[in-house]
Amino acid sequence: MAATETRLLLLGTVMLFEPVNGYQLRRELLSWQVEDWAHVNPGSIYSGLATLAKQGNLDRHDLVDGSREVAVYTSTPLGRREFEKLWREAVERPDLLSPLPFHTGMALMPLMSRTAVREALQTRLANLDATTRDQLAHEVPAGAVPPHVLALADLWMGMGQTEREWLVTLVARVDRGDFGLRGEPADWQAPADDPGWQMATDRQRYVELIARQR
Amino acid sequence: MAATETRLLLLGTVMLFEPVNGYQLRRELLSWQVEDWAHVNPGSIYSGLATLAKQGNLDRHDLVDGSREVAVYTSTPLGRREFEKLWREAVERPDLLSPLPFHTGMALMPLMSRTAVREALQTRLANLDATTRDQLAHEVPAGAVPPHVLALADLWMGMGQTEREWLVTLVARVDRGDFGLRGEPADWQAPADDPGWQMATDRQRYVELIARQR
DNA sequence: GTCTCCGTGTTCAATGTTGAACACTGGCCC
DNA sequence: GGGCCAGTGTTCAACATTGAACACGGAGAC
Repeated sequence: MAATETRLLLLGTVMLFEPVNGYQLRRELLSWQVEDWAHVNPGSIYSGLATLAKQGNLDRHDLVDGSREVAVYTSTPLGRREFEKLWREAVERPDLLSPLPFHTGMALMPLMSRTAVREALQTRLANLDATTRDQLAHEVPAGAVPPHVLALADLWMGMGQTEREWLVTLVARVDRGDFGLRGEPADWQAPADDPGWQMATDRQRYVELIARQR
Repeated sequence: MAATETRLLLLGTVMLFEPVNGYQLRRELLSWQVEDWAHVNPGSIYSGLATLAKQGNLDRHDLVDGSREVAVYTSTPLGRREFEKLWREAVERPDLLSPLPFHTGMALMPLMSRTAVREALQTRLANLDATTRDQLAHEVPAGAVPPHVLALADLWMGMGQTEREWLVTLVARVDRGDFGLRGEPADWQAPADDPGWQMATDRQRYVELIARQR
């Protein structure tokens, strides 16, 4: 998980449950449906809390609870202001173009053969359907989940549907022979001001240097 | 960017342009429309390449190019197999539920007041529209971008549209008084087997301990 | 010639993330 | 009581990421 996301999540969760210790946060984060999307490791929680405390966003209390020492955290006024700022940023910035593995995969598609691309896209389609089906079957036994999180599930459904339709047309294009994939002539040339062109000459030189210097 | 994504991107880009040095990769990655979603810092490129070389996925050639020393990379058979594996994973695994900042924001919505939530969602809507408008205006002067990347842009458009519709209904729900936000009675209680309940008693004890031990 | 500036190519210390592993408690069974 | 196991609470070394900063060469201005 990215640094800012972790900060936001930890700060917010502490505010929801304070005073609270690291293990409780971990348990809670695992139990929310959050488990699926917020991949938070124990290590991140403890070091994140330590950082937030060092910055004055949280107060750390080392309590003696029975026979044990526990580190318990509460939020500070500074931390609550910081939370509002982070929250606003997270909500206001659209994350349409966030770097998803799939985008990277698409960009590198020409390195794979047509049959491999076709197969992988089909598998993605199947997995997508499986995920949305699980979502439906699994999460609807509601009462287990607060309403604002249920609303998120609707978004995921819609996104799944949209991607599904797009994927189907993409597979059709692949079948039809679109795109220059591996072992086929390229279907596209970069414009002359593209750095790809500058690269071509260096590349040739490097090939020769490697051959000579071996 | 996540570790696996960086590996995939570097490995693939090296395969596209090999033999190639770190700076060329950086230039290329910045130039692709990739600039928007693949936030790759110079540091990540060089250390990523070093790691891949150490693992035997790339070969590093220290060439003397004129008066300069350059580190130039080529892919190995092992690296090409690794690429195929990573590529398949990236494409086949749906990333519907990847942890986006917005999801975290939604989950923590009850910590914000109704007016703050309303404002932030409106801003998101405006930013979303701005992004898709830019996309349309900016990217369509095509010929600048290979077809398989243009296809990705279609996906983004669709996603943007889907999210837009969902956001509009969400704002309507917020206006209508749905959800228990800050300063309002909660609209939901966790079921009794939820760890949230276990937490309540610890919490009370912690409050007292803090008061006493200060 | 030398000054300045930009492009090229890379390093590095600070910071963050990962997840396995540790240490302790209490409950249960025999 | 002793052995075992599950739950609680945390640490830590290995690894990855960040981005500012360094080093160098060539091209143009004067």
